[in-house]
Amino acid sequence: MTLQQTLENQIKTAVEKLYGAKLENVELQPTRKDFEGDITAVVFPMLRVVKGNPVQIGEAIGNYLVSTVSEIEKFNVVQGFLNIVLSDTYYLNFFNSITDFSSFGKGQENGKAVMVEYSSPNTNKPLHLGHVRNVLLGYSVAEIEKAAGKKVYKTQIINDRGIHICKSMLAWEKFGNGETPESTNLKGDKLVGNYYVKFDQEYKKEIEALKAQGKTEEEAKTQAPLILEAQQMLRKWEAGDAETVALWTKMNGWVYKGFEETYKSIGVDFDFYYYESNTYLLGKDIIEEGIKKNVFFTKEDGSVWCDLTEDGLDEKLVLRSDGTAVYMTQDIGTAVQRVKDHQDVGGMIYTVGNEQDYHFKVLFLILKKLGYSWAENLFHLSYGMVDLPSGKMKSREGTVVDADDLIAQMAETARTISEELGKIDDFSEAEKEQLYRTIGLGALKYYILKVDPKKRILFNPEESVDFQGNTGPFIQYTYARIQSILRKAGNVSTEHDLSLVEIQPKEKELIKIIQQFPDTIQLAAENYSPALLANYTYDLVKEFNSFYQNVPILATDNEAEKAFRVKLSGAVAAVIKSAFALLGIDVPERM
RNA sequence: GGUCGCAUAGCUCAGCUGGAUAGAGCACCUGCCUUCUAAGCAGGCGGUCGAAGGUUCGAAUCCUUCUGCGAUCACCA
Repeated sequence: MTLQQTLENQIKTAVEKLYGAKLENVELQPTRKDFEGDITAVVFPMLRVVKGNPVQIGEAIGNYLVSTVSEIEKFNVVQGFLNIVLSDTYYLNFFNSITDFSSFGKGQENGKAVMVEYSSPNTNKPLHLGHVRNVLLGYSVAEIEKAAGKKVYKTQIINDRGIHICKSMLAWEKFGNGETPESTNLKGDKLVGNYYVKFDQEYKKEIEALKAQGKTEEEAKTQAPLILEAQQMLRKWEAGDAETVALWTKMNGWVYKGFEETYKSIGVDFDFYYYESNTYLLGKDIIEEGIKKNVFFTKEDGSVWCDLTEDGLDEKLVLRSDGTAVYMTQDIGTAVQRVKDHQDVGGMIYTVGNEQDYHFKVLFLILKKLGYSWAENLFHLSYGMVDLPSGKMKSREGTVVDADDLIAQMAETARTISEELGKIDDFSEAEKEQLYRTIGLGALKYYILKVDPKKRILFNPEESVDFQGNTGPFIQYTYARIQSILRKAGNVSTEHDLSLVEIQPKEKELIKIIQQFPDTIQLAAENYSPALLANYTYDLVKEFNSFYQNVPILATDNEAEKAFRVKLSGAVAAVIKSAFALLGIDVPERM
């Protein structure tokens, strides 16, 4: 039983014994910094069942607790707040009971697996800052769910078919002169992306030309030769035309390779890949079954719909009148397929931008109507867009912040700062490069993950991401600083009886924060929120730095004290490392 | 127009199921490196929590209305 539970029970019995009243809930919270105490019980809610003066009630309960709960040293009552002071022994016992801080806080594996989908790019352009937010969020949530005790599969669905893919294929065919990633020394995704832009430029020229001939905007858009050719290409692709498929395979291969490089550079990975070219026909069978179950209905023109008006939504198309699949059909099929492929999956998390809130609301509703048990455990990890001061990022207009460029730029900033400080002059070039990448990525990832996923991010490329204050590098720095201490400490004897150490207020604070780590992981998992972990880590680090600057760790004559402080520092470092791993951020030994 | 989301210090953000005097960082101002890494620490300045009602002993937090910003409501994905 946790101390929290003990306190709740004891307070309930206290109220029953002293006042003969039954309490439903006990409201406990951490004591605010300005008051003496560790845990505070709020007396006000008790006034509903106990009539009287809150201060007197608090005093009475406090006295009862001191006599029954050995961990409580004393208490004070301010207004209606009963502030409970726990004994040093309680904290020391907790601290000494943890044998391995590197695995501390993680839950036992339980329940069915959950599949986390993220990234899901189009294969016609390189990854940009928007994808970076997606990938970081998805990866981190997957790691957090794992730490909270879930079996997790990481996956993505690659949008490798459709008219947009044909556009870059066509442009390459017409204007590419046989260029390859090798011949141009360009990453494959970059090369293909260039032709996607090229298509748009040429297409716009054709539209202008047609308009000059007196066509309307709408006519020009639909009659331009390039768009007609692209449509023709899509039909050929769907018909399985060998030449078209070969070109598609070749160019997609380039893109995949480029993506893999970027993922590797970001430090994320996947367990399973799904390709839209394999899944876009899925779902039709399910639609047939759904018609039989009266989940769907057919209109006169043969199109199939789901009536969601009773749920406050509209009718939703799930199959076109010509029998072809739409986005929704495919997503229904893919979901069902995933559970077929991996039978231990009992739920899914979709990391997709908030522009698709409606789509997922409908998708989940339809899957529930179809009666799948796992449909109860679907979650749309919806996040806000990343916009620039100039507005939305648009690939076709070249106003995107490229993922690779951004990462390189962050490492460059890390280099500049690092060289100024000159603390790692003895590093080899390779070690330096590695460190700059770690710090640069740390800054970027933390910057993105520390904010609530729902909020939209305004990214200003002119102002670089901070490296001071509430940032990744600040936390990495603290980790490196502790490692330095641990190296200097060498083998400080651990043979001291640490239960005899008198602990300082700042040490007590640190232990308190460490103690919250397991709960924080659970909370972050329940809320699908890496931000909670990021902010937790920041609190821990801030407290440690204050401790570090105000309490000597190695420079103390008391050997037991020294041993305790070294062990405490090591524990903080271990928790930082674990927490950052859940955010997908590495920590350096020196910086 | 319907629906969904967001609005907290000059800027970027915390604020858990309602609790004490709303917290950090950046920026600006003061101090602190011949002692464990100053990417740091200690402190100062800075707020009508978008507005108005309501519920409550108590509201940034819950409810209603309004304002502003964003998204969405395709036989596109």
